[in-house]
Amino acid sequence: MLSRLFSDVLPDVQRLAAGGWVEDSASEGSKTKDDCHLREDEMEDSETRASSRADSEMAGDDDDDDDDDSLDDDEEEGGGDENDGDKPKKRGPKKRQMTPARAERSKVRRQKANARERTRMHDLNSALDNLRKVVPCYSKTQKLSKIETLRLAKNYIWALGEILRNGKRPDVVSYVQTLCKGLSQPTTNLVAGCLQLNTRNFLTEQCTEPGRFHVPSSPFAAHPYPYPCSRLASPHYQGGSGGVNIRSHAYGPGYEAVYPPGQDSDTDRNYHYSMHYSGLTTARAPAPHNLPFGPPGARIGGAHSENIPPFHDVHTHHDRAPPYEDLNAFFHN
DNA sequence: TAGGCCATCTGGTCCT
DNA sequence: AGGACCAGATGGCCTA
Repeated sequence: MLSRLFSDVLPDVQRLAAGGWVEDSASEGSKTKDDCHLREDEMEDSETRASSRADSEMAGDDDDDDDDDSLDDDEEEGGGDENDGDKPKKRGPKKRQMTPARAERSKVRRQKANARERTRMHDLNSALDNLRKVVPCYSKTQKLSKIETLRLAKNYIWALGEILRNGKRPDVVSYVQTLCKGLSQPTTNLVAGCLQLNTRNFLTEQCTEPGRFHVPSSPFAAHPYPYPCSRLASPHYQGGSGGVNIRSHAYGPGYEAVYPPGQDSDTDRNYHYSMHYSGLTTARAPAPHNLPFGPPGARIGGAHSENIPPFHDVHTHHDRAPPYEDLNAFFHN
């Protein structure tokens, strides 16, 4: 299922990458543990390990019947009949004895297949890296896991689709909650933290315009997905220009809600988040059930937890990807 | 130390 | 036949 989903996403990602506006993953990928996991020198080790494993398996391997070699046939006939003994004869093609020549060919074939598989997975991971860059909240040092990247991408696509369908701006809470559907706590915190800071910046930049911003006071109306998003609960609310409190809109634990057909809960809300921001925080595992921002009296959008590393390397893609300028313009209108 | 995440190997299946 | 794709197995690394 997951791989199917990714297969669907992959062509789009590659198209995006081909468009030239997505940074070359190789330049950054080589800096990470994961992406440099198998360097050239390690490739040899890998192949050696593969070969040794293949050798050990082939020592008892008699299932390789697709390697037809007329030179080996004579030996195989003789060798195959010797120890039939008590065993019932099997139907189908005779199993062939693994001669050194066939073992070598089999080994080479396996190594080639392994190399192809490695390349394929590297391509897949490269595409996934590109996908990480176009979903909200991107960090060079704290990559989203594969599954979280796919989930976030799905939510993001859904959220953008909703924007297009409705032609109106959802509020930041709706947006964040939509993005975070089904995400893990750390990822939820990361995404929510990113957008919270966006909110902070946006509010800071625009606060000279009275009445422009509206922090929803009513509970967040509904979820488009039939599964809970209680992770956004936060014990602190900071209304007005101080920031957006997620809890005031959050469901209780385990709450589930679904849009009634044709009903949109967000049509009258305004956006409160910005697509631009200069600094962000992230934490791989912040305190459970608490977002890494916004305690009462705290600096708006600031993350003061000691557990939260600096955000210098965390970005939403919006401040990097030219195609999103139009989207930004839409948000800021 | 358990659990999550990941890279890799491997054999099976499908397609060209 | 060979390549692509897939899923299971395995082991390493990291973090709580």
